[in-house]
Amino acid sequence: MQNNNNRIQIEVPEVVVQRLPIYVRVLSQLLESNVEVISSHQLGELLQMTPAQIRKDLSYFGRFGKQGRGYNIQFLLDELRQILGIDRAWKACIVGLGRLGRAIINYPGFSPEGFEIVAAFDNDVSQYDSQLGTISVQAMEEIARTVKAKSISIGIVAVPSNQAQSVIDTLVDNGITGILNYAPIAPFAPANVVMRNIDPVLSLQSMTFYMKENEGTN
Amino acid sequence: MQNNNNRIQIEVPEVVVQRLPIYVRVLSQLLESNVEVISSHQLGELLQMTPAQIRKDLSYFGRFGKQGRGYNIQFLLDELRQILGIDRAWKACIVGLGRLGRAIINYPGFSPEGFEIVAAFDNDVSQYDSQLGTISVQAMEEIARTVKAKSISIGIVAVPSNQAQSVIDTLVDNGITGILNYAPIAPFAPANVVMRNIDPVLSLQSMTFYMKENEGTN
DNA sequence: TTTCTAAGTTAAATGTTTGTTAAATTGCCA
DNA sequence: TGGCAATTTAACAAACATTTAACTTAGAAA
Repeated sequence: MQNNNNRIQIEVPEVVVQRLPIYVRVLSQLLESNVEVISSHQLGELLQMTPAQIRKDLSYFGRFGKQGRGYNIQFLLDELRQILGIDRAWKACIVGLGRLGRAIINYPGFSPEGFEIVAAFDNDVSQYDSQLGTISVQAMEEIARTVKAKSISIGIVAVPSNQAQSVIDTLVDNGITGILNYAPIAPFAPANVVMRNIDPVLSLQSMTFYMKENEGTN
Repeated sequence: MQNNNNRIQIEVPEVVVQRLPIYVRVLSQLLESNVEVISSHQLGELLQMTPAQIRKDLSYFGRFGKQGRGYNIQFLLDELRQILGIDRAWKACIVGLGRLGRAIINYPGFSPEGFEIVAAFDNDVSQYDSQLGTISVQAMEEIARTVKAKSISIGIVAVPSNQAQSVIDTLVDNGITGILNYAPIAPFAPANVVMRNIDPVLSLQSMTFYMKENEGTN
């Protein structure tokens, strides 16, 4: 029963997709250190995972290695970047310019990776300079127009919890298909929208589950 | 073959542990809205997951519901908080007081959940006020002493990537057993240390995988 | 060549989610 | 009040997904 002809691409598990960016990051570092080739075994060592998993993950997308030798890092990187869609720039807007929002705008890690924040929205425009860095701050009502005009596809949500869902709805209504949500809520979005939550409190709360046992080992 | 006597607690899957804080959050909100009882079905509706999963997750830890009725929210909340170890306060320190570090210190979401940042460290103490909010900024060399003196168990890492691993090592050497890492690296820590990474770029990079297909649906 | 290494692939083991059944609780109606 | 129907958990079982291990084959080096 032979890979049903043509058009059926075997579904890639979401966990696998989430590991690809980690591979990209480590491979980039290796490349900067002038390493040219790496084996699944060495990579597994670096990332604390089994070589089998790395090979399996990559095999969902093609054959990138050379048997007896390993993976050419530059080649694998190019392929992975293309697979992930990070071989080009993505435009994002941010909603909410409180402390958190401003910290996000100023975070220098996005643009080197091709994620550019090109618009910023807030309820209370007067509160801030109309200019924040190189980005102008606009009223929420401008979302529809600006998202279209600048063909923005990613929305970053940094408003208070009680406003977050309605902001998400607005973004979705205006054609945003990816949302990075920093509000501590369980957000809802239609299935064709990709949601990612950044929520340090949840991380801490699942952390302490494992810590409480070792307590008293003073 | 009967649950091997006494001391073997059935291992709880990590995914399950990571979902518990989400339950806690939603249940808290419901309680504030004066809802007293909820069924797995209703809760599943709210969280976009199957009732079966919720019941299974909870059943790892005990019997919290009443058949024919559902879960008493206050009771379930108390139990979950205890299970997660968030029924008490946890002390954390932060290392790195650049833009990101200062944003984290000022983030108002931690302390209501019982996570208190009680110390802050940076290489360049002179750069900042010796006082940052209510916390005094100390030199890195003080980590050992302060962590012990204040019995801090969680470390938050907000230093540049190239320093992150060595900071993590230092924290671990001084008895920190939980690390919330904001540096975009693949960090290493011994198995008895719980690591959580906050890395919005990784989130975005796995997001675009799903977005690149729908492009051109202008 | 021959030997060795390491990817790619298949299969087994493990882990996770979902569906099903039985038992418990509640509320309603006679 | 008593009994019946509806609801819902808990437990068990089955289906599904993911990870790991084992095997096969290609390529590199000697």
